[in-house]
Amino acid sequence: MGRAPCCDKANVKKGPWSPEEDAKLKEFIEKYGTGGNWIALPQKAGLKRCGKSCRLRWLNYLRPNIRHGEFSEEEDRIIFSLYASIGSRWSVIAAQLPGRTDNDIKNYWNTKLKKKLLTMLPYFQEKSSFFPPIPFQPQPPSKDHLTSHQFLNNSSSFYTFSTPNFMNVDNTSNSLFVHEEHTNVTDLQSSVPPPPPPLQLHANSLMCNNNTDVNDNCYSSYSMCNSPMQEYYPNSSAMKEGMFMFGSGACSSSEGGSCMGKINYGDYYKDHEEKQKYQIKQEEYQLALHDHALGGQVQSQSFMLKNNHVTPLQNDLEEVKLPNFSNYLFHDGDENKTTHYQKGMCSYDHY
DNA sequence: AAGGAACTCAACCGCCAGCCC
DNA sequence: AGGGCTGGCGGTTGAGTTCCT
Repeated sequence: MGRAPCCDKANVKKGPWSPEEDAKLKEFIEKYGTGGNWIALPQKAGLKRCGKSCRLRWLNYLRPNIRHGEFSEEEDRIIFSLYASIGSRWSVIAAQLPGRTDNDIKNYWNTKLKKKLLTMLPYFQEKSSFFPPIPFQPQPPSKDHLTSHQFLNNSSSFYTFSTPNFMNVDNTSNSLFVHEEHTNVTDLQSSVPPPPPPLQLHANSLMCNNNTDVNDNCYSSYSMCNSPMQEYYPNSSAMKEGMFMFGSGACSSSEGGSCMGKINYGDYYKDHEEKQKYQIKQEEYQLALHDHALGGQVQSQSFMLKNNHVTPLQNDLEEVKLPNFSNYLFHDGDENKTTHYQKGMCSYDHY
């Protein structure tokens, strides 16, 4: 026995709405509201339509303040970012774009943005041959002190909804994911042993846009493969997936913002003998990355790659800012111009 | 100019969660 | 507790439009 149909299929009209039907529906809802019952509405409004069809027509087309037409660059960026963060939850994405409907965004993604994303892939695939992994693995601190769970529990900024992976949708301080209530490094130092070692970054996954808008924003991201971090965060999907990404950083290169980032462990190691070594290594690493990755300017929006695929990761994650990543140096490739402190993020499995 | 391919987007379908009885 | 109903959602379809040869 199948489910009961929501309406009498034989007696309802299907297909495009006529202007008369639109007018009837609009007038009725403006006069009486939906009455909290879409199924009963068409009969009351004198429409031979399924209630669901009425609801869809109203929400996607007739209700006030709907915006159709071209999406702006900013909207593109938000959609990209949110898609990377939460996948195809169009209603959630639509909630961040006033006047846009989930259906519009879904269509826009499927017809335009997805292609835009795919056209970017060859660029990075091509670049990957120029960006061999740069080994940088100082001796990790003893992991006896630290389990991933303990460590993560010391982190204060948990995000409320699950995300398949994460990405900053940053627009400077208005970033959706940037919370200021962050555990400060000093507090953590008293309770958390030294952080894991710096990452072995794969420069081929370094991505940055050349967005030089008013806010001079850039996105950056890193992929992390075979990282010693896996030993420290065995439950992290980011680790399992070989992916680790950071939020945005600001770029100030007037030439278009080639940029890159690095993790700053300096504060973390200030009471450790390792500190100086780390700082030196960081500088070496920074320069090495710069040489490899920033010979040319990367001209694209940022997005996520996973094994050269752009589909979102399929798992339930929460987001957390790992305190040792709460600051990292962000560099735009121009040694004399810019060094920014930004926040980083990591995702992990939450059990 | 014509016909086919590709694209767009409104609308439909079916699943699912939450509410109510 | 559980079954039915409804709204909400994401995936898919297909008619209309535009592009290409």
